[in-house]
Amino acid sequence: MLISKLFFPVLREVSADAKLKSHQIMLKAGMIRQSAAGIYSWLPLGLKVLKKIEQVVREEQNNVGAQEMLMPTIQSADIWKESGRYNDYGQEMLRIKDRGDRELLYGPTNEELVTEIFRDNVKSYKSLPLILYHIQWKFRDEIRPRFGVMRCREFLMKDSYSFDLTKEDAIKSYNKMFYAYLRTFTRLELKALPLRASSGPIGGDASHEFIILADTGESQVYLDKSLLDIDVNSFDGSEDSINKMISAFSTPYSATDEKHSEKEFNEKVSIDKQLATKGIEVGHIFYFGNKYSQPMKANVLNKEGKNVNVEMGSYGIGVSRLVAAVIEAKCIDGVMKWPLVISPFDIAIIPLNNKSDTTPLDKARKIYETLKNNSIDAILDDTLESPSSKFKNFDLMGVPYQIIIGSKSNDDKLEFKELNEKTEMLTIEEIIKKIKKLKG
RNA sequence: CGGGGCAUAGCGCAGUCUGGUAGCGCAUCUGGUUUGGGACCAGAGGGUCGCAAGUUCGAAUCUUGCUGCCCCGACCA
Repeated sequence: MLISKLFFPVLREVSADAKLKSHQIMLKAGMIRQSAAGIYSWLPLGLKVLKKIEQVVREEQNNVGAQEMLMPTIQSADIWKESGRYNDYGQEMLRIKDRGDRELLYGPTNEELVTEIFRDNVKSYKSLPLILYHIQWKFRDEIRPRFGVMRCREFLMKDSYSFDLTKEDAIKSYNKMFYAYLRTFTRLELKALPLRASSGPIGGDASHEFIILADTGESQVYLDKSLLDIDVNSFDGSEDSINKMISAFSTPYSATDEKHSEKEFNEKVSIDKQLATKGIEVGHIFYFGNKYSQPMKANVLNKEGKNVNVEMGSYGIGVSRLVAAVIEAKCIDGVMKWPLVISPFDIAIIPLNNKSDTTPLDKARKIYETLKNNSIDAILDDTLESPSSKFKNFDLMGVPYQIIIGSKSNDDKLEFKELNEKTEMLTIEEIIKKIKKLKG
């Protein structure tokens, strides 16, 4: 992509209303624009990152055997009356009537709908276990949306639903999701912390929230630093390994503000291992048994030929929130550096040319073609802006690697820079090799 | 929902108290000089001052109503 062709409306100044670092960066870098309170349009750069995060989430869901589907944003009120949540959900649910005066709603979550689909189509224990998920826009009419896409009304969420015959099996499904979640966040280069949580309005009796650590997060968390050293990649997807992982994450002390006990913290964790920091909730998993299957009659026949309610769980990840969360975690001193897997581009080519000397740009175009032929997605700054202006824009865009074509680059070696690191002189072949390796 | 604030050019703001027909910075366009961390000079375009009614010779400015947005509190991916 050429920067002169990219719809990349940079803002130098943003309203004092944008308090959060991620909110400011997303506005400045032309990733999003607000269209109403808590409702945003995603511009090309923002959408590219959003889609890439979505893809990582998808791959990790598929990896544990969850199957993707897509349920609508608009749902009938009927099934919500069946589950009893039509009244419980209150003002947060956006209610709509169609021309026939039928009651509809913009889905804040999908337990009812997926349960309906399940009960109409699955009748035997032989079809279990089953995990279905979709990645869809949700709407929750928050009383006070704020902080950009961090807490908005319309948001993109990955939600999975598990169906099992027994509680024991349901916990296995729950554990698979636990594993998939930690892998997902690790691939996004985030330190995620699973915390035992109260399950709130979705209801049930086992639940964890996943908090990613960022200085500017909203929730206060207390933890044993040893949790940060656990290598997620040292576990595989086998039942045994997953159980080990869960116990590795469950044993050391960790708690959010509400559940924190200073006394217990001091007893269990030595002073040098104690860490009090901030976090952002990006995922939440629940096991809730037959909370929905019972009122909605989602039954299967078991081996004995008896009709039994299925055991269910639901598992959410705030995909659009993750975009902001990654920025909160990865943006340092106004310089954003995306993890390569979700960066809008793999590498930026920055020629420092001017009107009277376009040789750097000519050279950059050749490099751009070479990278393109090697399946590396580069962004080339083909404008005549001053160098400082170019660098500032790229600090916002956050592409992690740069090739700078200026006085330092020669015919052979190119000035290669990883953001927030020292530059090094590499040949184009070395750069291609390096990026390919990093991309995996 | 309770309490408070704001709405003026694409963006950020001043002007409102004390009424006289709108201004600054950035961005945009033209020309020229610049070019390793948000350059400079000269010129140009761009605004029904959120909407509606009222007061007045005259309203961005005063009054009333409405709408939108934001901030502080309880909820949430």
